[in-house]
Amino acid sequence: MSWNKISCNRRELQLIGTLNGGQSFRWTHDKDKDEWTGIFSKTVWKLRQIEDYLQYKVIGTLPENSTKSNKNSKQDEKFKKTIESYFRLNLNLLESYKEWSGKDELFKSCCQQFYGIRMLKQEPVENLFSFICSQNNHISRISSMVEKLCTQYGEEICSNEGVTYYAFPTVDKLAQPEVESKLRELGFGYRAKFIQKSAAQIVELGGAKWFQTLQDMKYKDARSELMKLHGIGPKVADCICLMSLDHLEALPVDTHVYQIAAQNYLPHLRGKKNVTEKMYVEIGDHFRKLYGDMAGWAHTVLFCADLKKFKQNENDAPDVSQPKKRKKK
DNA sequence: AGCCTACCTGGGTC
DNA sequence: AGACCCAGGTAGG
Repeated sequence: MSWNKISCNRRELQLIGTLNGGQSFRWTHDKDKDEWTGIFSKTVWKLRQIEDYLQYKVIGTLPENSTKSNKNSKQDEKFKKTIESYFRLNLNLLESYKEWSGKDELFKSCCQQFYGIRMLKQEPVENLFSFICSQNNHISRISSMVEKLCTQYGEEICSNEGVTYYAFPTVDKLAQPEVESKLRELGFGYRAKFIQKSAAQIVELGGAKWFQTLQDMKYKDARSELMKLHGIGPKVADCICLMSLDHLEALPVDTHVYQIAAQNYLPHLRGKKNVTEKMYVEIGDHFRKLYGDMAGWAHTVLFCADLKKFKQNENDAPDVSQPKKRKKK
């Protein structure tokens, strides 16, 4: 399949900050070609940005995504809708940035450099199990664990240029009792039990359909439902609410966000060893009061800024604030 | 309710 | 080299 394009400039969407900012762990960046490869919706995608377009290409997909008729245009339209939904392209990000800048000086000061950070609309199952893996862990190891889940239990989608791609496993697969010991073997540590147990609980609650009911609930209710699962606490529950259940006011408070809050907004919280439940609520409420009903999205922009302070050269976004200058080689 | 602490693993630091 | 520390936390006390 060839490249398709969607009109979308870099201030509306910055791929590196969005795909490599700790939201999803399934995207890889080919720096030479400046192309991204990733999997969602049981489909393998390549993405790139050329001028004011987001371009996408389908590398492979499962039959259930394919229409039986020969009308390829219908299928093309479906893929396009899938991309638009994943990046929430119906939302005008420049307007949101402007709004958040007006409400907060810190946001204003870093939003020029960290433009185009979008909250992905992820699939709840992948999101949930990825973030169980994330607890007390490094991004590099989280990524490799998510990959292991897929190769071990996911359905094969296709092979391309010598690489085989797998969909994220279903809840049923992860609920099998032997999963825990297998994952232990694969180096998941204590998360192995959380994964199997949560999966079994979700199956009990109705499987993938259960997530729809969570999306229809109010944020706080969805959050407390999620926290009934073994291995899901306040932080991961908020990640799921924010990233895959459309509760954009959810605001995961982790070590980074705590640091940001203590340094810039709530000085009395400085120097604490760990974030207590009380502090968690205080920090979340502070940002919700500051930014409003999409506080979680705004906070993600700050989170990206904080992440990148530590690995400046690796993942720097292209500077679009100035006319383009090519580096001499 | 609020505060410990143990927990798997791997990469970094000194 | 080897002992520490830390990483997008959580359960159980």
